[in-house]
Amino acid sequence: VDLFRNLMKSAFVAERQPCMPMHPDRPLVIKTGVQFTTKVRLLVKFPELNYQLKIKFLHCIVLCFFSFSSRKFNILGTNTKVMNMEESNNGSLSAEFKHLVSSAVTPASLIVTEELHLITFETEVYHQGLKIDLETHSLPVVVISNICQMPNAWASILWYNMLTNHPKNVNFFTNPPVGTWDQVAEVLSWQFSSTTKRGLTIEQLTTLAEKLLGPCVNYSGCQITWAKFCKENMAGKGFSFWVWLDNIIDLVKKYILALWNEGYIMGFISKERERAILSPKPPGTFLLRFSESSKEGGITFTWVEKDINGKTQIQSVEPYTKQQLNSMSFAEIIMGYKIMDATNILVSPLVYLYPDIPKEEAFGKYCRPEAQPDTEFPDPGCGECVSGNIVHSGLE
Amino acid sequence: VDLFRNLMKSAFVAERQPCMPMHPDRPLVIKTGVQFTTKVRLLVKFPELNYQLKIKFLHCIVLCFFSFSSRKFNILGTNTKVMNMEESNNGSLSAEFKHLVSSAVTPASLIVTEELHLITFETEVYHQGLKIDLETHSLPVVVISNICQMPNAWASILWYNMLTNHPKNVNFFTNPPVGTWDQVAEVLSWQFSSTTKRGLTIEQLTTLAEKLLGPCVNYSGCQITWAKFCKENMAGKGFSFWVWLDNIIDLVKKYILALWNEGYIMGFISKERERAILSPKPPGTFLLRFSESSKEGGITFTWVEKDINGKTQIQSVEPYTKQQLNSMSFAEIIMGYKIMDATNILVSPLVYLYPDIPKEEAFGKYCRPEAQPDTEFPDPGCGECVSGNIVHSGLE
DNA sequence: ACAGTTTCCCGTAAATGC
DNA sequence: TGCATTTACGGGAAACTG
Repeated sequence: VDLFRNLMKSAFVAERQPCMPMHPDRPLVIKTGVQFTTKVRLLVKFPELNYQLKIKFLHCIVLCFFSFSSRKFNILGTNTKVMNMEESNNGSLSAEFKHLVSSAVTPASLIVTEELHLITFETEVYHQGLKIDLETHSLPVVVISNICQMPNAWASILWYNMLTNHPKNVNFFTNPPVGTWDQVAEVLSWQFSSTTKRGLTIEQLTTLAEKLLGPCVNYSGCQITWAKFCKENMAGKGFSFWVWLDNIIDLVKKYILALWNEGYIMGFISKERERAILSPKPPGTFLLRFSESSKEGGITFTWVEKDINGKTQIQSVEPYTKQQLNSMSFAEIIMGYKIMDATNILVSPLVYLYPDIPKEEAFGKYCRPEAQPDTEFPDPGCGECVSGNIVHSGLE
Repeated sequence: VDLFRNLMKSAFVAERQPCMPMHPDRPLVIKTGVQFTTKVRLLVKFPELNYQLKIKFLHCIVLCFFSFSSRKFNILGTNTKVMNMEESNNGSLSAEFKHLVSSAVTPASLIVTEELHLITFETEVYHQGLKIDLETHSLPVVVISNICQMPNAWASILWYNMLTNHPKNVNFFTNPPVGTWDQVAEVLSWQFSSTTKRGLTIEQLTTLAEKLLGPCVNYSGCQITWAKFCKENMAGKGFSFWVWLDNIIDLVKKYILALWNEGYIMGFISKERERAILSPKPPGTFLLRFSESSKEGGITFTWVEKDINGKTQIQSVEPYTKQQLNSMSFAEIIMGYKIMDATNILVSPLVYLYPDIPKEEAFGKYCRPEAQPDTEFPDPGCGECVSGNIVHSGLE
């Protein structure tokens, strides 16, 4: 009987991490007023019990509530669910909750994105006259009230799951442990590989390691504190390492996903290394790099050119922001970018994507065909390159 | 006694039009899930009654509910209010309601932006053993569920109040009356003058009249149907006159308010008249005009130039959209706009704002000072004019 | 005063209803 | 099926609150 009880207890698990459907890549972060889904399951392994359990569980009730930590939450919508059989699995049950509404009760001791909460599920099983109370819970979740808290909330989830297997250590952030660079590197690369077709290369990771830890021969084994990762501003900057990186991840996903997937974006490269690899290249060779100074995520290109004296120069353009990429794609910006050369002629300084891919080959397919102005007047030159908008003769 | 009763009845009025605080310019339109405020007042004129009424009314209760028409609404939050004295007035009472939540009950016979609803207020007055029931109501309101319904909802409010003084004709739109151009013109000009520092000129109104009514010598007295104003698409366009105009009003308020207030935007002018007034002007003379083809509101400029043969040409640029004006102000676009001339030199075709205001004088003060790139390399020409972004030497 | 946090609500997109 | 209407929720801004 005790064996059975223990078997059942270990079989009642919160299967999926609670998740907002619009943020499948960022489970365990929940926003007040936004729907989320969560699920518990009974993993029954004895075929001979199946039918019996099926019957019994048809009307079992699972209660779900928020508890722990310094706040209390109300759930709008039902917080009890009848366990239903899943066709594909033994005794699986799902409970879907909508409209979590937070009711802040006690002041928190930690900042809100470091407060961890558990969603607890309870049920009762009756078997051969025996009543068994079962309880299980989700991994710790972070509850936010505005999406602008998502980056820090997600950082908390990453740090927790990177450094502990403990299922319910809600006080983790009262004294968060350090991580090694090897652990952090894996997590950072995963942030890209899980949402795009490409993770981070060794070169990219080394650039990031240098940002976090300063110059060093071998970063393996170096320790990174939670504060360094997410809480302290970077030297001379008004934002933390993670906030900077997360805005770049957002930029990549929303504006330059195709180029990133192709591997056209070197992205993370120090200015020194950039100069070193570009200098020996022919003029017109360029690479794409993320802005280091913009909190909001920006991308720029850097190219080689020869000045009037024939000396090699490395040039770059002021980074493009999400705002600018809203009205023109980055591929189109690259293809259309022109500067005035020494003889006052407009030329494109971008010819070969590093190491030697012709610009048209790499970016041509990501440009819309040029708009054909409905004109009765000859096109007055490359007006569209200059203004972004096409000139035509009074027809609008 | 009957005199007193009638006096009281006429003194109990819904003073202000219900309004969403974020839309003070558009009262009588209410969005589900968005707070609105509304107020009733007792206009008591007898000084000798004041004190008595003060006492009596301190605990009067005003009930507020939605009714009429084909729907029913619930109010989240209290729908009863104790009448409180206002210091500055006799017996004034305010009731503030939050979070109107619509519960669609019966299917509507009209489209939602033409359904008119009344907010009804009730109270009871006891005076010298006499009980008097008082009732009053707001003007008809339109209830919307998404802000994208605001233009049509506001058009309904305008048409109703332009054409009737009836306080509660909720069936107005089952057979909406026609308006005259004179009435419509006044309302249209008021849409600008009430939210900016400038209404519409006779010339601008005449252009609008022509859009609504076609070419005509004198529009005064011409009739405009509700359908023409707001329901039918304009000839060859996928949107109604009002939707087009309301998007322009929005463009003006959010993106080019200062230029509008200065009177720099001619805005509404036919292509024929534009050609007629620009042709005799020196090359480089330009004017600013709203897009006629864009539903979302766009603005363009048209200028005079001489072609290679010395013939006068009228040119214009593809209209700028709100999207584009997000990343650069229109004044900056005008100041920075350049095209390639016949000899392959970049020049600005914009010199004098019609009739003869130098461009710099009109728009210079609305441009941010040019960003100073942190450069150690000479500026490679007017790179910033070409790309919008500034070139510098690898410093980012 | 002020910084962390929540609320408000537009505007786009998706879902729903009819 | 297509169109009208509502719901969902990110994101910027304002309001709140200790």
